[in-house]
Amino acid sequence: MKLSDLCLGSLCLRDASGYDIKKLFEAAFSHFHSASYGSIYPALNQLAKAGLVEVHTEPGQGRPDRKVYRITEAGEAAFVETLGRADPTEQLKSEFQVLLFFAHQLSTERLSAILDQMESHYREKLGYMERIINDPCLSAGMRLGVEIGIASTSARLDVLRKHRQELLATHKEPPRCEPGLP
Amino acid sequence: MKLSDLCLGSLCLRDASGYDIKKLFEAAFSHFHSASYGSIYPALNQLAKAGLVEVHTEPGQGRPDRKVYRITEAGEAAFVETLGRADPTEQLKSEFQVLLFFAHQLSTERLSAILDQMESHYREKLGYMERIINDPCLSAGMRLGVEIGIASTSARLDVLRKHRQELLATHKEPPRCEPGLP
DNA sequence: GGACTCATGTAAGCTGTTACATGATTTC
DNA sequence: GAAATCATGTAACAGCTTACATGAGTCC
Repeated sequence: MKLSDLCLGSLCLRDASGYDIKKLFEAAFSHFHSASYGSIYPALNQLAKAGLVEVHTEPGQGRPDRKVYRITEAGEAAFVETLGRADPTEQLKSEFQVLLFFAHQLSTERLSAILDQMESHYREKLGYMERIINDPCLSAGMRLGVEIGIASTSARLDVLRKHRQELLATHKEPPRCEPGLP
Repeated sequence: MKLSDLCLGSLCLRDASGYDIKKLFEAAFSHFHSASYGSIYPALNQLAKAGLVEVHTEPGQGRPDRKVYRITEAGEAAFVETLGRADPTEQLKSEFQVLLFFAHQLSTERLSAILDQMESHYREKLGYMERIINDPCLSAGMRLGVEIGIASTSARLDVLRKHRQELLATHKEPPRCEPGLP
């Protein structure tokens, strides 16, 4: 599923401008997806060209004009079809895990700083998700999504806290042979 | 951190061919990174050109020849520097979460199938990680990485199992208003 | 006989990011 | 007066995947 599909999905919820959609990404999708203006605006233009959304320009009083997008029937049908075809994949790209994997090549101070940073990062994410999960507007599916995010992040935080001292104590012991080959 | 850095990291562990590195990715990095031959081979050539690795060709008896790469001192230094600069980021791209978010636009059968698929997918991942965590070769950092993977996956699986019936029962209730905007 | 493993590579293309360009208005 | 918010867009580039090309050996 590409970004234009997610934009289309956003427009199933309500009419919005590119700017609004960016906000929605940050507010509602941030724990499983991200997007920049540089891909949102071209995606919207492309959707309009394909007739999946309509545009009308709202003159901004004082502010810049807004181009507000509304999904068409064809657009809704296309999105439902996309949902029907997509298969539920998850891919993580974790620089943190890379650093852990090669931790024996790091200084103790650096490792300690990394662990600190991740702990506070997880805590922040957790705080955010715990705030939004009480939003009465969420559908059951959305709520489950956030719940999964909370459970997963909270579990990681626990492991980090539990093993932090131990890791720093035994630090600098390199792997004994070739790991990860069962 | 890009793929060539991870290749360099792999070669810190031992000499290897592109093919070997792909195997290592699948065996040891699979829970936090992925890579295809189409990026590994060019990365290795590029590292060789930069003098960060050396190559020698082992004639394969019967099999194709192997180009075995060994990291140089410059390569090791470069990798340590990369580790020093990288900041511990994590980004998830979850199609599953997208499907959950728009679950109210899915048929009940489809939703049920998706949940099944994810449950068995998580179970499989979990099984794999539980097998490799007992490998005595793992360094403390590597082990912590796998432990985080296990805790996180196991937490997600629990939430899925706990809320499956409930979600299917209340299915098709759309969000009441605009979600995710605190 | 078919499928899988071993083994390397290229070229085209997809998808996205970063940085730039612009500029008024509101908040501190 | 500085910084943030509102608002849209483009162009260059980065980074990776997919599909193709090749071919012998081994396992069932």
